[in-house]
Formats: sequence, C-alpha cells, structure tokens
Amino acid sequence: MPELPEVEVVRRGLEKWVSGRQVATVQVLHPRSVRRHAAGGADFAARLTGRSLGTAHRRGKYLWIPVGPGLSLLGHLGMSGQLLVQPQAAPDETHLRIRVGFADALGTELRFVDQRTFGGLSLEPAADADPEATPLSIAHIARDPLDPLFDDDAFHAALRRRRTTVKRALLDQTLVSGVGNIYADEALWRARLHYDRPTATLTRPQSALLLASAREVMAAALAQGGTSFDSLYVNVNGESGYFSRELDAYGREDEPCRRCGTPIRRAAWMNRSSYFCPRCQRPPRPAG
DNA sequence: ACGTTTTCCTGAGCGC
DNA sequence: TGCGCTCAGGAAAACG
Repeated sequence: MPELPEVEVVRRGLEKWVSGRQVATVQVLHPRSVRRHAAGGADFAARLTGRSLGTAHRRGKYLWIPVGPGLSLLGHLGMSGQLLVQPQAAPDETHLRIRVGFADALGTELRFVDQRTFGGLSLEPAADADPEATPLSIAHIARDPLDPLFDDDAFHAALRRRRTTVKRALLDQTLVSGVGNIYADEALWRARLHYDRPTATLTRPQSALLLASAREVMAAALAQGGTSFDSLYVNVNGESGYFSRELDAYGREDEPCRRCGTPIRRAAWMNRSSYFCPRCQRPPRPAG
C-alpha cells in the first residue's frame, strides 16, 4: 500500500533510471490503467512516443515527469501499482498494464504493473508554462508534511474550521497529502490521539504534535526504503522496504502497545480498519 | 457548500 | 477440491 515514503522511493528510482531518456515505444495493455487520460489509450501512446522524460516530481502520492512544454506524464500507484525498470528480456509480469520502451541502448524498459488497477498513468497539461509546474489535474492536492512549503498554521486553522474527525482529516488529500491508512494510524499513535477526535477541538500543541509525528514516522520509513507487508509495494528494482517491522500500531491487533503494554485494538472504521492503543489513545467524549 | 457514502478492482485467506 | 465470503484501500463521483 504505497503512501508518501513508498512513492518517494519510487520517485527516486525514476529519477535515477528513466529521467533523461527518450521514449521509443508505448504499449497500453489495459484500458483501465489509462482511464484518467480522457482521450484514451491510443492517444496516450501516440503522444508519449518520442518524448524525452524530464525530472521526476512528487506531491503526496502523485508522481509526474515533464515530457514537453506544459505537458507531464502523471502517475498514481493506487493500491497495488508498481513502476518497474526491467530488462527488456524479463518475462511479462502477470498484471503488466503499460510498457514504455526507450530509444537508447541501455536494454531496460519502464513497466507499470497493477493488480487491482486503482492506479494509472495519464498525460496532463501543466498549470502554467513552467516546465516543472504541477499538473492541472492535481492542483487540488495539498502539499505533504515533508514539503518545505507546507503551512503548519494554515493546517491547524483548517482543522479547527472543519466539522470532521482527525483521521478523516489526515486522509483528506486536500488538507494534507501523502498520508494513507498506515501512516495515519502511526501518526495518531505517536501523538496519542484517538481517530474519532473532532478536529475542531484540537489545540495548537496537539495539531503541532500530530504533524511532527507524521513527519517523524514518514521520514523513518523513507530511511528504511518504505513499508511493505507483501510483494505489492516495491521500488523500481522490485525490492521491498523494511519499515513494516517498526510499525507501532498498524497491523498489530492484540500485540502489546510499545509504550504501555496494553493490547492494540482494531476497530472497523469507514469500511476499513483503525489500529490504536485503547489506553494511550482515549476516545473523545460523545457529543451532547 | 460541505460532509458522507459509494464505487471501482483482484487475489489471498478462510470456513465449510 | 472448490465455492462463497471477507478483506485490503486511494480518491473521485455521487449523494444528501
């Protein structure tokens, strides 16, 4: 389940292995993987062919590579997407969706592999003439906590204004990007906040602690090459990260809290799960 | 206008 | 052995 640290690992891999190369061939093997490209798979392939790939960028969980004036190749890994740099001779992966071949003699190609097809690639116009500009279609995605331009004060003000709960807010990519279910639970555990805490009641120190916690856990995961529970998240070389062994809350149902020893609990939450320590993270008092 | 719910997808794991 | 069920969840669309 790629979140910010995992996507950043992939961005670095793209930067190293495909930036600067010229696209020679594009094969779209599954239409759903280009569904964000409104003009369709054939148009996607035709317009990407011949382009030179620029510097790899990331905002939250989105990746993009400028491919010309005002145009970028945008990608999202969704739940199970992988961007792999493979030898051309390597056998096709079962869920290979898009193949990009290059005009050089390096012998490798870029592959988008995605079991559940929640992710995808598309070509998107940029917000302005700046070749590095953010694609228009992700202009609504907030900066992420590791972005130097992230505005902590504005984040706190937005939390106070919203009538929602803190985990919903963490997962709302228009408030803060890059945080998914894993790092939301980890940040809340570190900040000792219950997932159902109304954001309007958060004090400034609490929202500051929450942000600091998110930054710490994501930076630590990045240093380990990302989190992986299975083979679904890998870097561009197909390798998994090692952070999962250091998670404090996510996936640790019935295991002792590393702070107080109380068994971690799993609660059904929005058709998914929230992991928390019932002692360190007390539920808010019911309203009314 | 804003907050909430639904929707998309496939494979692993499990009980029977 | 195989069937049906549940679970994993990002983010946009649909809904209220």
